[in-house]
Amino acid sequence: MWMVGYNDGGEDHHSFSSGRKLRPLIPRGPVMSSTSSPNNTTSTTPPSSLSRIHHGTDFFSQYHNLEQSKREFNTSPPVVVSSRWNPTPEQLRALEELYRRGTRTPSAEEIQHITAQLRRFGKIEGKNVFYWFQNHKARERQKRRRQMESPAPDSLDKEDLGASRTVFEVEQTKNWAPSTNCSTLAEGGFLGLVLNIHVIWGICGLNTKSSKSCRLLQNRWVDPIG
Amino acid sequence: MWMVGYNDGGEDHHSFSSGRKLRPLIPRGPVMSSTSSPNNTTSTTPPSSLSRIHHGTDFFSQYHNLEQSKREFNTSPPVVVSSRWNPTPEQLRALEELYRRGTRTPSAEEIQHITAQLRRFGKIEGKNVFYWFQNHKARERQKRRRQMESPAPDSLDKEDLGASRTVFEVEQTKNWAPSTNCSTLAEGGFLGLVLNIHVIWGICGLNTKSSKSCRLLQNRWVDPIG
DNA sequence: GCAAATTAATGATTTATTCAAG
DNA sequence: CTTGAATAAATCATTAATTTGC
Repeated sequence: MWMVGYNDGGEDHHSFSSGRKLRPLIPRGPVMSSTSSPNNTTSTTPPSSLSRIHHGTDFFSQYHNLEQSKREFNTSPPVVVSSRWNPTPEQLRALEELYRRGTRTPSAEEIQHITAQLRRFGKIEGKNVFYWFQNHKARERQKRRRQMESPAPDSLDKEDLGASRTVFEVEQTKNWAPSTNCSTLAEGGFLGLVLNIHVIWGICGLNTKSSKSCRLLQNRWVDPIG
Repeated sequence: MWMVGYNDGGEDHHSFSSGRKLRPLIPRGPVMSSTSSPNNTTSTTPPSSLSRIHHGTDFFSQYHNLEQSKREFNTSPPVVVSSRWNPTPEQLRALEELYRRGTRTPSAEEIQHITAQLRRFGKIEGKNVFYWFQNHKARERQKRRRQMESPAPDSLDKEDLGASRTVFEVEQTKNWAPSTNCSTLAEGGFLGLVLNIHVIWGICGLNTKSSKSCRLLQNRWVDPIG
């Protein structure tokens, strides 16, 4: 899957028992939502917000934490060597950070350099770096584009999104059914719009994006019609 | 009306001396907890919420049960109006259900619609819905991320090696300019190496564009010297 | 039991990025 | 290269939960 970067989709908080990889403990979980129900008995960590991203310190060293060597040479006999590169978390974070800082199409030298550096964290070749940037760039763009055209159902698993999407629409439409006289006419005439949207939503949910009467400005919500 | 812009007067609470950026804000006197101290809390919206009671068969109606009206008008004279929205249980459940069903970044229309519907359960504004989804999405993601915390992403399949670019060019190097006398020395000799490389990289990245020892052919990476 | 003190959640704002159009 | 739109990340600030001392 590879889900690089941000991808809010596919949350799906059903308990999946997740019996796959075991991770001993969370290396660092400073803030927010330790678990849903605190009910703590012993005084835990203070909520002081931390989690700062150190911009500007040494670049690679920060990705050098505990858990590199255990990828392909810790399993005893059946050393399952993957045929293709699989970035270690450190490598991945480093690459993402480079990307974030502006690297898009590194030159041959840059690639060599990056590769050399990231080798500290595991096997890696120049082509891996090269392809990573190529792919990452393309996928970021792709993601953006998809977001632009269909803002509504932007998650729901990346699996056969076509089918899921359809189902989603139907569900939505159904559930958002008119509800008839939804009272609260405070906004005058707004009700009609609401009802329309009920219908339209399901249909146009894919390509409607316009918003005239209300909009987001500067990351702020601006209510329609003052 | 939610106080756009900044206040003019200085007046910052000097609780922590640390040189953080000051944020002009409302005076914000002594932090009082909940009720009992009507000090002043920028009482914005009037307490005129008249929750409507309506039964329907649509999505929202199911969250309609007993306990709306008791939020802001049971205390007699000092109607302590909360300064921020606090979702009623019905509103919250509805929002969560929408989220669960896939709504992540509702469009302006969707927000308007949701808001209109949820108003049945109590005071609510478009921005509340907007912020709720923004926060919820972010925090779910955060939670996820904390859980995983470097799960070794697997596979990098489906390269889109299709559209090929023959020549592999340099286009950005600026980010690697030496500059930064990476002050934050902390680690031992290892850091030295990294710092050196930083410098070297910056220099090379800027000055050398030619690539003799490594090159790209047909959109493929070819490592230098066998 | 209760109310101050403390801690956890979470609503609301601000800041940074990203892509791409001009 | 600059700028606008969109939104994610980070942060601030307030409210709810809870702990705690009486």
